[in-house]
Amino acid sequence: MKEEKIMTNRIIFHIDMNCFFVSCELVMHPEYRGKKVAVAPVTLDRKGIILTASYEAREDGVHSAMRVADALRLCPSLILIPPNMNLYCEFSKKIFSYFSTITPLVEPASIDEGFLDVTDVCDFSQIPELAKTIQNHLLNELQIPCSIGIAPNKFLAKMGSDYKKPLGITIMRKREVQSILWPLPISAMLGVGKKTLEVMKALNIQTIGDFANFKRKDILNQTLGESSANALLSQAYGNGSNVVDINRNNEYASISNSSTFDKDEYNTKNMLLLIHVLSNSVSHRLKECHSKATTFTLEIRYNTFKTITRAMSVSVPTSDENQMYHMYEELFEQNYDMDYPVRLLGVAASKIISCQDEIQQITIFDSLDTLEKEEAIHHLLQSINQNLGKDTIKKGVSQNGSNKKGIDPTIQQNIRNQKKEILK
DNA sequence: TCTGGGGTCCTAGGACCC
DNA sequence: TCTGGGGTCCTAGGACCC
Repeated sequence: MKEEKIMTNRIIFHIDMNCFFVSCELVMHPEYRGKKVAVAPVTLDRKGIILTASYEAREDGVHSAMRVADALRLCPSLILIPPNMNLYCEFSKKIFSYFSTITPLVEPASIDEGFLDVTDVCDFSQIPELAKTIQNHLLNELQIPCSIGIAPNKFLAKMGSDYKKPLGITIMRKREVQSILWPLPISAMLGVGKKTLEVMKALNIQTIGDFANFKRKDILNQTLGESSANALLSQAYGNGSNVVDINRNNEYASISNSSTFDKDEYNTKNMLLLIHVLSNSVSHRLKECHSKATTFTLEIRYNTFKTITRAMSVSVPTSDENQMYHMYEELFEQNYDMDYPVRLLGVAASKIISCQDEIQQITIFDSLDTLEKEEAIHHLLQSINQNLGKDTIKKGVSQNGSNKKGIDPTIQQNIRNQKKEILK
């Protein structure tokens, strides 16, 4: 389990925009205010699902992730607006830029929500006033409603912002966990999704309080896994990290694109065509953020919904579109089971490094002093001599991989590559 | 209700090395 | 030469979130 960082007595705000995409659209289309509106691709095929619905539409049972056709059945007067991600990104930037005027300690959690550590900018008694100020500012200046949860840690703050929507402000003190958190249905708890909910139901756990007081710890460990069970239990008692990570989301861990065919696809040419388009898009996005990657993953979802992922890694990071396409093509040809038509194809790039870092890595080997360079090469040669016929390069990598200077693993990889070059 | 697309994190298991 | 335990890295799959 990940070690939970705790600092002493922080005041954390979790600020969550209320039906964000719809709120942005209503700024552009005030004529839709008060109406049953949803943001969704305007299509009735199987790709059309509701991304966000206005509260008016929700009254009719329309909710996100629902198929458009089903939503229209429930709510025939539903106004559909096609998504405009550029617009939402613009609003998001304005919102986060406003947050940064409150405190430098801002952790973006997604396009429309973030954590603020306001410990150093407000007194305990000023908390409600600050929350109201933020809420009013976003509503009056940007016309974006939000809910705010205030707590000593991120988990409780998030539960707090969920507690009352829209335009809620909820303070979740640790001592109120039993009175506010425990009566909530277990499905409302962060980290409890569809599968976990099934387990909880089978154990007759209805509320967060039921879960917190569930006596058979052994059964929880068995069904949820020990570390998940421990993490969830700890949260049910109101614990959680209170460290607002300002570097979060600054860099992507992976970049991916996937697409579902309108109908089950049987033609491999069309599949490769889609892989080409997706691959080019990921390559383009990598280049846009001045990054390269070393691991490339292909995802194939068959019409049976059976999904496989197959990955390939290279030692030298790349964002080259031809190289990337050829890797995805190879993965496809090696792994595609022609007996089944395909529903979805996806490609991803991970182990991402920025080109800036790559330049740094190249210079790090150069920056080692002569003794260190000699030592590294000596170890490598030694291992080659000892292991003729074995995977010598890997052994050399492993020996020199541990790095007392604490260099980033990707940087280490680059140093290894350079050593290989030297030994050629 | 036959189930999108973009992400993150976790875990099991295998390969390899010491 | 054989054997074993522990550590690390990687891949594949799954759960979850918005």
